[in-house]
Amino acid sequence: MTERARRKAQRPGEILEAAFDAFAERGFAATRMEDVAARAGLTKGAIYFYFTTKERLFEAMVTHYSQGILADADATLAATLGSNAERLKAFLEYIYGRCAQDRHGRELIRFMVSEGKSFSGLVERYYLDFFIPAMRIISELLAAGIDSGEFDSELAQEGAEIIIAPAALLTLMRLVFDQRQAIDETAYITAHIKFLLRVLLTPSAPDNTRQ
Amino acid sequence: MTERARRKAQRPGEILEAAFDAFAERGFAATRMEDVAARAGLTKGAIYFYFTTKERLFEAMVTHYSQGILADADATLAATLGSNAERLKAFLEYIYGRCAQDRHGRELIRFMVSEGKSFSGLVERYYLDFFIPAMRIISELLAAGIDSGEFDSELAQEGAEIIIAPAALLTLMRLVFDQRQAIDETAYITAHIKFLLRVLLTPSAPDNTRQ
Amino acid sequence: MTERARRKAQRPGEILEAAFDAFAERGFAATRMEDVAARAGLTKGAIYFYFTTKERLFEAMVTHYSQGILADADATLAATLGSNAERLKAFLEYIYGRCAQDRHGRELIRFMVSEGKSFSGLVERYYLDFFIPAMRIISELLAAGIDSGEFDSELAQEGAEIIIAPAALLTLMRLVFDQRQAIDETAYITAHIKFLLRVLLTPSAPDNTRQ
Amino acid sequence: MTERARRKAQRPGEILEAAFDAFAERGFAATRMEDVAARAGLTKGAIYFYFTTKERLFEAMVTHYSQGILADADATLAATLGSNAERLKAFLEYIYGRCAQDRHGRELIRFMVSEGKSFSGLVERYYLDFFIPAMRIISELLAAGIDSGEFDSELAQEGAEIIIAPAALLTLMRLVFDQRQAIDETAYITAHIKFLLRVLLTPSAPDNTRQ
DNA sequence: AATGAATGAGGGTTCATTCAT
DNA sequence: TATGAATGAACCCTCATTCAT
Repeated sequence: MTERARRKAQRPGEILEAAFDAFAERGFAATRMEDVAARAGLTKGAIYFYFTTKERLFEAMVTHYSQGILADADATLAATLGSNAERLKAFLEYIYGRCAQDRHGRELIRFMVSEGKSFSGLVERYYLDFFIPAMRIISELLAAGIDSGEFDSELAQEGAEIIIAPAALLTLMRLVFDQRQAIDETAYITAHIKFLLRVLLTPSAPDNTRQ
Repeated sequence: MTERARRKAQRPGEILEAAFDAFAERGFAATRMEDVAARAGLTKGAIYFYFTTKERLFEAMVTHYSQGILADADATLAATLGSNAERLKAFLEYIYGRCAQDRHGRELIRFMVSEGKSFSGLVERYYLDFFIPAMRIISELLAAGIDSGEFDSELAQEGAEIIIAPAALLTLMRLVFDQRQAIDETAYITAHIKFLLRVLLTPSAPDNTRQ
Repeated sequence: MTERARRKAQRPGEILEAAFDAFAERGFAATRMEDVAARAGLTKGAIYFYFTTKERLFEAMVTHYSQGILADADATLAATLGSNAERLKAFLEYIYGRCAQDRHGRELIRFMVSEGKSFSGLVERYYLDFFIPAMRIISELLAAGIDSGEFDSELAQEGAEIIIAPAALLTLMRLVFDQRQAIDETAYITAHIKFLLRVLLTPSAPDNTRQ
Repeated sequence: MTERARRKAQRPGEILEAAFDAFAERGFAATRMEDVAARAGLTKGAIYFYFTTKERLFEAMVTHYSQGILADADATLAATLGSNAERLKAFLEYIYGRCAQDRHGRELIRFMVSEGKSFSGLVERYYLDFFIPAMRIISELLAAGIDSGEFDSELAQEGAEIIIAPAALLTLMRLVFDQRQAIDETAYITAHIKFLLRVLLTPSAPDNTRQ
């Protein structure tokens, strides 16, 4: 494969990357195709060779960076054997990593907030392919923990949403307050998980998670 | 005061209202001054009599709808005497009302997410005048509860952020999934508070909140 | 009425005039809105205050310059009393004036030829409101002449199209060969009418037209 | 000659054909090189191997389809021996066939009308190589008919233009009204020629044409 | 105070043309 | 020969902003 051919095959990905950066920085409407092109080392017109409109470029970019979110979640769980508490902890850490800490995942959420009204198809997909399954996974982990007597049945039956909520707050804080360093991220995550497990685990059960 | 004078005095407010609706619907960049003007029953040019640029109009609008958030919080607390649990509950309900349920408060958060990078002054103010004080209030309520023996000292010392996080999740869900009705809002809020208090309240202490 | 108001009222007409000149010179596709604007003494954007798209501007222009073609034809006939030969002559002269000699009428035909495929509504109207009625008028004049014994019945029953055809040829020649001065226009028209009447008029009938 | 070589030799012709179709459909300015290429089964860039610019392609296409118009006219006349009336009739039928009925000839006239201003060289050639000679041929036929006593001298000395005009009208109608089927073409042509000969032929002379 | 005509600076998109392969 | 990626110059249209009235 020649240098040129190699370059060509990478172009769409490079443009998507450039688009991500540009759109994340200024939002859909305020981003110019020329911004995207310049970041990709191309001229305006060249983008249209790969994407027919600005809207499609945006959609393709969001789709691209949404790939594998759920598959990775499943993989995370599959790789984590152990108590339900350990599995829950691993999953929450995955969510933190994917939604709050990973720049791509985080900005994807910004796109949902800012551009969701204009791109309802993307929101729909985010909802069905990611949000709902993630909630279901947590619910199942809680149910399994209750069944096994690991979790306090009364407390663990609360909604999965309440349980991952701190990840949402952290995401929102990073999206909005960003450089203001409002919080010690690692400490926050640790505290969340510690707090959660202390609450969920039945008093009698030995706490066998490595915190 | 003549009808005309009354009208005149109300104009800025009407424009701000129109601006809120318009910007909330399409975002800053995609909203045209004409959209705002039409909603306010005016023509484009007239807006410029009250606001010098689109940016200032946006800032004035955000400022307008940010008024009194903290004052209302203090008033809420001042109006709620009773146990720390009750005061915490009242404050959380205030936060839910103001951030998730109230359209203005909720869209303000959308503005922070979407336009924060271009209007860092607004973010700064939101942070200093609202976020930090709100966190401090919660911390103080927790500390007071620990001091009085009402709250379990080990659990209650966790961050205020973790405690209000479910409000952030609900806000985010309403901002993004909106009409998809992903959740029973009232039940969610009740569950959150019930869960929280069950965890915080020391087992021996009588639960004296009306849930 | 102030100077400004007077100007404003004339604007649409001025723009239509400018559009006519510009489109006639370069065709629809090759004409830039800026060309039209410059000719009208405006800037690009101002045109859009009056016409929403280039297509609509074109249509409005064609419509504008099509106004009254048929009304004028009727008026011409109404104003011409006398023998059917005289009325036919007057009508033919009107057609020459309107289609071949008048710049507007002639260019309208160029537009039909060049842009007709993209603006079939305009062609439809040209056909129904102008071509068909004009043919009918000629047919009626011929029939009346035959009835009155003025025209030779065998020759005069030929199609109206054949009779006005020389006007079409002259139009085409002016549209295409233009400055090449291929023909003495006045002589041509005179020759056409003289030839036609000599053929139509029954030998016995006195030729009572003033040629 | 290999298949490949045969293909190669045909390429320019195929492109010209594609160009004719494309330009006829949308006009010069609105036709994209890619349209032409697609019709020729090639890609954009390949056209440039044969034609340096869009303008040259257009010119080459017009030139190509103008080939032989006059030669064919001469051939038609050479093949038609007989009275001047018969020769005139044959020539008129040739003109009808070539200008009104043949799609190529007709669209060539559309090109003259639409694009003539930008391609004055083509118009010049059309004028000198086709229009003028055709008019001369008719004039000569008329003169010959007068000389031989076949045509009425007074009527036949009118311009050749008036005599072929109906062909121009029919062309124009087909170019503009196209599918609207405004006219029975064959009947129209027959009527024209019949009318013309009835007028031209001296009353005493026997009408020896087959109509 | 308010209007609405006008400006002018873009920004999305198209397309003739080039050129390495 | 032919391809197709890329360029760059336009061009249509939008819109924040101005200003005479």
